[in-house]
Amino acid sequence: MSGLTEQRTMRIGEVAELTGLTPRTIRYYEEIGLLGPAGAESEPREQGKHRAYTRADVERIQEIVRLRDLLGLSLEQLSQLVEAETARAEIRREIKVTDDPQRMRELILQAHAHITTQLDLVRMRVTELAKLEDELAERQAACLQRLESLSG
Amino acid sequence: MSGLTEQRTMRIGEVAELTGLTPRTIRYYEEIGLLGPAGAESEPREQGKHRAYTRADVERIQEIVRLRDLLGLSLEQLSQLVEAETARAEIRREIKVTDDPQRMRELILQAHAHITTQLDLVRMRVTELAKLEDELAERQAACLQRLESLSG
DNA sequence: TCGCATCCTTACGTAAACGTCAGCTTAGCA
DNA sequence: TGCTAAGCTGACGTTTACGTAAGGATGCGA
Repeated sequence: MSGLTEQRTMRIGEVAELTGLTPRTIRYYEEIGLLGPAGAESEPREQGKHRAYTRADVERIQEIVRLRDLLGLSLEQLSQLVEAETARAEIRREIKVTDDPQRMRELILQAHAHITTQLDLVRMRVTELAKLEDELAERQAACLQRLESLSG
Repeated sequence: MSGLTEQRTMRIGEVAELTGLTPRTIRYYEEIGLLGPAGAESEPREQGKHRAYTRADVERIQEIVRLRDLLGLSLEQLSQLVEAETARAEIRREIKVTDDPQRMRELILQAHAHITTQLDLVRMRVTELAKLEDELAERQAACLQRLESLSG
């Protein structure tokens, strides 16, 4: 093989430690299609053989976990949301093989749309949380106010 | 009774509509102690009788739902978190009866602590989400960048 | 006081998101 | 080439957060 992109691959246990998930959870996410057949790169793993993950795979998983924890979505909703990542991975792969600028345009536009969707969702959350933060801060201030008027 | 604070009380169905929950969910939240014996005010409802809620109860429920939706906590974690609200309700009740300033101080300090806990949690979330937002925005910009360099 | 919509309790059902166990296979190393 | 830790594939178990259905009680208007 061309030794340039020689990726060290990890097995599921190591990935579990790096991501804070359990092996079972990782397999489950793959099972429901949230993660795509482990090692989206290379040939599609033969039955019974160990899963092999690259650093890129790990980062992808970490991204997904992050979205899972920060937005309160079901794994199914999350699946839809992370089509974006899938699309972006797709792009990175195709970018290396295609040189059709029209096709490139298409792929990039898709990725852009998906990212926009995610961004909208995140921004909504931030807005709502910020509002909540304000209200809580207000109440907190009110508490102090009352304390002063007591000891005053 | 003194007619001044004559509260109109609602039954569970109406509360459900107002909060977007189902009656079952409201009963469930009470069952696990997230909501306290419906109608925390007045006498503790006799077995089999209808639950009665005040506007204050409804607001409290709405607050809890909001926290549930915005932070991604389990109902048990949420229970712990909303001790604050419980404490504050407790305060409002006691404030009307006690005139011991020392006791007042105590109650207010408790409420303040609980609110602080909530606030910390919310702020952490906001921070993380804001970071995510930045990264997504960056990626989005990168997409546009590539588009330009294609058509350029 | 009667009627009936709404509520009550009890209990079993369920979907999502994994945990756990069994029996077997793979793969890195001595 | 043999050993063993780690992984694999079912398959069933579990917890959380409610849904649903049964059978009876409540309570408000006519």
